[in-house]
Amino acid sequence: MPARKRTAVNGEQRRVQIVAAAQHAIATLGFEGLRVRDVAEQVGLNIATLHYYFPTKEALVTAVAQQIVGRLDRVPPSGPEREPRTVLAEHLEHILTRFAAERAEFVVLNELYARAGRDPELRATLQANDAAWAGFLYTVFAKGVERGQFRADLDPDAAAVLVIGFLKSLLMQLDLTDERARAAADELLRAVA
Amino acid sequence: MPARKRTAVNGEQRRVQIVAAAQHAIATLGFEGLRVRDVAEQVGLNIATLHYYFPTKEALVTAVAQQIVGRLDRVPPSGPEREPRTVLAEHLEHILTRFAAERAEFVVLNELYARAGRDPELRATLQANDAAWAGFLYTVFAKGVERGQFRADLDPDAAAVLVIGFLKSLLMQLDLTDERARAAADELLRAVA
Amino acid sequence: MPARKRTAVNGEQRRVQIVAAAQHAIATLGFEGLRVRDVAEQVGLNIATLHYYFPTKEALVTAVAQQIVGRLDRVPPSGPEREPRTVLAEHLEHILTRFAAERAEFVVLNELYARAGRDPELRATLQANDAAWAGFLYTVFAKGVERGQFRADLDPDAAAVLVIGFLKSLLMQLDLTDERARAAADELLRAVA
Amino acid sequence: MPARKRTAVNGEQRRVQIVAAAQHAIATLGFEGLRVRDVAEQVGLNIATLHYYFPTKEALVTAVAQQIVGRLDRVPPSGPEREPRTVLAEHLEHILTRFAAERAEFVVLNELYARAGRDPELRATLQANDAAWAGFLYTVFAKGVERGQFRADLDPDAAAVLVIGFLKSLLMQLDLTDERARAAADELLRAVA
DNA sequence: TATGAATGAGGGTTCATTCAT
DNA sequence: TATGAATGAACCCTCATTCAT
Repeated sequence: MPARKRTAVNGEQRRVQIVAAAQHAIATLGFEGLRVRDVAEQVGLNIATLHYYFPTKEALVTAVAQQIVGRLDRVPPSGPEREPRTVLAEHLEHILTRFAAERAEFVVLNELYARAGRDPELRATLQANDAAWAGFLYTVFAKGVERGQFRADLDPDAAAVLVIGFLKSLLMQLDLTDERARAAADELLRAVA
Repeated sequence: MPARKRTAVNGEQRRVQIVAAAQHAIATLGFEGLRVRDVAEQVGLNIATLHYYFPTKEALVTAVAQQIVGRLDRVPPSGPEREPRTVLAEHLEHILTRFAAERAEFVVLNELYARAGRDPELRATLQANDAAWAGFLYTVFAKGVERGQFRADLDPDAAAVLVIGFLKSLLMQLDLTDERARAAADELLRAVA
Repeated sequence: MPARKRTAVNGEQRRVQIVAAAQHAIATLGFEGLRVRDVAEQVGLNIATLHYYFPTKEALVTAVAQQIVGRLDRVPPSGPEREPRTVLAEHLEHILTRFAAERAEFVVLNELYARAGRDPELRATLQANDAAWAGFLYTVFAKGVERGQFRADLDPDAAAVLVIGFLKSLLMQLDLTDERARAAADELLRAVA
Repeated sequence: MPARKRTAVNGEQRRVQIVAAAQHAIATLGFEGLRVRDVAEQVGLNIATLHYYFPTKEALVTAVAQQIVGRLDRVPPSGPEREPRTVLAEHLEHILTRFAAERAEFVVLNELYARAGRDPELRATLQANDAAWAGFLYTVFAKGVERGQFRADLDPDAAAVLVIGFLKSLLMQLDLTDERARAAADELLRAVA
C-alpha cells in the first residue's frame, strides 16, 4: 500500500473534482462569474495544474456541459406493459424530485440553454437531447390516447411541448414552491385525462 | 427657443440609443459578452461619454432590465364583460406573436431570469412581475370555471403555472417552430375546457 | 497656454517614446527579452496605456521594425557628376560612422534579419531594401568601371555583394575595432581599383 | 556484455537526439521560439526526462552552441606546401558548399552571434573562434603576398575581415542565390590577385 | 531512466472606470 | 456634453522546473 504524498487522488478523480467545482461556480455565479483561478483554488490546485487537466477555460466549460447533458440522457425506459398515465406521472414526479434535490445542476442547465443561442455546437447537443425527450413523451401520449387513458382529442406532440415547457420553466418561475409545482403536475395529469 | 447645439439628439434620445444598443448586445452575446466599449462604439460615442450617461455598467444593465420589464407590465386589462376563454386565447396569441416578432427581447428576458438567481434586486422585480401575471391568469381561470367555460376540477393557480411555464419556456425549446407553438397553445385551450 | 497635468506629451510623442524604449529593450535583450510591461514602465506608463497605443506586442514590434527600416531607405543620391570612387568611399564612411554612433539600431537590425527567416512579411520588406541598396552599389560600380576608376574585370553585382556583406557583418565580427573596420574599407577601395 | 534495457538508445545517443531536436527548433523558430517541452516531445520524451539529461534550458542551449561551434573549429590545415590562392579558393568553396547543404546550422550560428551581444560567455567562445579564423586567413594572405600571388599592397588583416564578413553575411543577404554567392567569391579571388 | 502531476513566476491582454480638458 | 489618455485590477494562459514514484 504505497503512501501518496503530493497527490491524494489520481488523474481521473482530479478531473471529476475540477468539473464539480466548475459546475458549482457556474451554478453560483453564472458563466460570467466563472474564473478558472477560483475553480483551481476550490480544488486546492495551482492554476497551472488546472491547465494541465483542462488546457483552456473552454475545455473546462465543455466538460461541465457534457457532464450535465450526459446525466440527462438517461430517460426512463417505458416498457410496453406500463401504463402511459403512470409513466407520465412518474416522469413528472422524477424530475420534480431531482429539481428539488439537485437544483444546482438545473441552474447550470439553464445557463447552457441560454448559451445555446450563441453556441451552435452546444445548441445541436441540447436540441438532440430535446428531440429524444419529446419523442419519449410523444410515445407516452400517443399510447395513452390509444388506450383511452387520455383525451381522444389530445395532440401528443403539443402535449409533449406543454410538459417539456412546464418542466423547463421550473427555474424561471421564481415564486414556485414545491407544492405549487406538484399541484401543476397534478393539474397536467388531469388536463390530459 | 433654445438653440440646439451641433448634436442632433438630446440626452434622452441618447439614453434610448444606448439602452437599445446594450439590449442588442446582450441578446447577441449574452451578459458575458456585454462590453460597454462596444455599446459606446455602436452608438458612435466615446466610452467616457457613455459613462456620462450611465456612470457604471451596472446602471446600464439595470436600465436595460427596466425597459424590458417595463414592457411586460402592460397586461391586457380583462374587462368583466370579456369571456375568460377569449381572454386566455388572446393572451396566448398575443405573446406568441410578440415572441415571433421581438425575439431579441425574449432572449434578454431569459438572460435576466438566469441572472435573477444571483441578483436579489432583479429577482424581486421579476418576481413581482410574475406575481401580477399569475394573478391575472388566476382571475381568468377562476372566472372561467365559475362561468362553466373551463373544467370544474381546474385548479386556477396550477393552470396559471402551466400557462406561464409554457410561455417562459418558448426560448428554451430549441426545436419549437411557430406552428408547434401554436398547436401547443391550442392544446392548452382544449385542456382547460 | 494651457497647463497639461496628467500628460506632458501628446499622442504622437508618446508613440515615439514607446517605440524608442522598445527599440532599446530589443537592442539590449533581443526579441526574446522584450517585455511590454518593461517598455511601459520605461516610458512611465501603465501597461494598459501602452496597449492603448499599440494593441498588441506584435504591433509594437512592427512599429520598431518600420522605424528602423525607414531610416535605412535614405540612400544617398549619387549625382551623375559625382565620382564613383568618391561615392563608394563616402558610402562606406557614412555607414561606418553610423555604426559607431548608433550601434543599438544596428543590433536591432541584426535581430530583424534573423527574424526575417521566419517572418515572410518582414523578409519582404528587408529584401526590398536590400535590392535597392544592391542597385545603388551596382550603379556605382558599373559607372566606375566605365570611367576606368575601377578594375576592368570587376563584376559590379558581385562587388556589391561583397560590400553589402562586409557592412552587414560589422556586428558579427566580434573583435572588429573601429580601426580594423576602416582598414577593411580602405582595402575594399584598393581592391576594386 | 551488459544487457541493454528495453531502450534502444543509450544516454549519449539520447543527448545527441535532444541536441539535434533543439537545434532544429532554434533554426526554425529562433531562440524565442525554443520550448523545452517541444524538444522533449520531438524526441518522444517526457519533459521531466529531458531535464534529467539537461537540467536546465540554458544547459541545453549551451550544448547546442557547443556542437555548432565545435564543427566550426575544424579549419582545413594549410600545409606549407599548398598554394595560398588555392587554399583561399577552397576555403570559400568549402563554406559556400556547407552553407547550401547545412543551412540550418548557419541559421543557428546566426542566432548565436545575435546572442553573443548579451551573453559574455558565448561571446568569448565565438570571439576565440573568430580569432582563429582570422589568423588562418591572415596567414594565407600574408603568404600569398609574399609569394607574389596576391597584390603587393594587400593588407592581410583587412582582407581577412572582408572574407569573413562576406561569409558571415551569407544568411543576411536575403536575395543571394547560390550563383551570385559564387560570383562574389570569384570576384574576391580576383580582387586580391 | 522515465513519468505524471504539480508549481511559481510571470506574460500578454482586457475592461470598467476616471480625469483633465 | 464630449473626448483622448490613463489606470488598477484582473484574467487566461505559458513555461521552465521540481518531486514522488
